[in-house]
Amino acid sequence: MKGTTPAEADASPSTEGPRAWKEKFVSIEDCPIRTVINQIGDKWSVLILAVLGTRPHRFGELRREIDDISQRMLTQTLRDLQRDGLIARRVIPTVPPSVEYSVTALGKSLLEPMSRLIGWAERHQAEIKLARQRFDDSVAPE
Amino acid sequence: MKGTTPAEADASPSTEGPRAWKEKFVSIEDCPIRTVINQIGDKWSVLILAVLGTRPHRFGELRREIDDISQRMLTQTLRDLQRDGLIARRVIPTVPPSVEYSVTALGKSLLEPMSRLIGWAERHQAEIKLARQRFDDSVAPE
DNA sequence: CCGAATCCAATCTGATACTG
DNA sequence: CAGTATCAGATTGGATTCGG
Repeated sequence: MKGTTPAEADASPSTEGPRAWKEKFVSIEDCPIRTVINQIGDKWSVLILAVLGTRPHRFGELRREIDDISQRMLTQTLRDLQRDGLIARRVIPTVPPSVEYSVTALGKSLLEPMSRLIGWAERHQAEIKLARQRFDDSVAPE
Repeated sequence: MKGTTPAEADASPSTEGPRAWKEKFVSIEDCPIRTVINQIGDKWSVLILAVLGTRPHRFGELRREIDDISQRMLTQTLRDLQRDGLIARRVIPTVPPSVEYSVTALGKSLLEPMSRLIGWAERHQAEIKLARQRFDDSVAPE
């Protein structure tokens, strides 16, 4: 995926002029979409962003709250998100040093379209699950 | 037979707050978000959905239009999307058989939140790129 | 407490060749 | 034309261990 519409009137992909997309799509080069989807499409980014969206968290807090993430992936994902300017890292020089993460303005702005997608997922999860079952049954009914 | 989805009322509350999310997140088990993000987070799904969103395409058309996708990945991604009920596969029994793919009602409903995300990516791509450069420079200023 | 480094298994992707 | 099969390389994610 790749470029898209002018970005404001995006609500009608199928009725209006998705025509414009295609042209940008096919040229994979500097696809901005890929950049984003690849980042939030990994295993933990969306979850971390969502959690940080509620309030800032310290490293240990995040770890406890997600709890099935390995320390390695938490560190790495936080780093990547920070690199993209979506979250901010603030070192607090206490005795045992602590580090606080929070979403930046840019990160907050992402949270909104992201929540739409999440909302969609929630509303349609049952439908998807059903479709999967039907498909799997019809393929391997044996 | 398939969707029968309403598929129209997806323009959910803009920012009803990530508050409610967290609880559902932390229990990873049947997290609906993962299901969706994992699917569209792969390398080709969003692109294919977007292209099919403009109009139905035949297999070969898709292949030519995307052109840097391998036949293997095109087949596989289409299959996965079909499995989730997002696209429909219609075999046309012509002499050399042809197969047409199109987005279902469910797929169309996904296109909307998806395009929001894409729009966000476009609007902020420069900002992200800049953030990355700054980060990379500060890390390896050598 | 926070995070970097190493090792390793699992998954994903592409190239190529083959079938109906 | 559409799809499958197999193999090799790249990426990802987890466990463990060490350091500031």
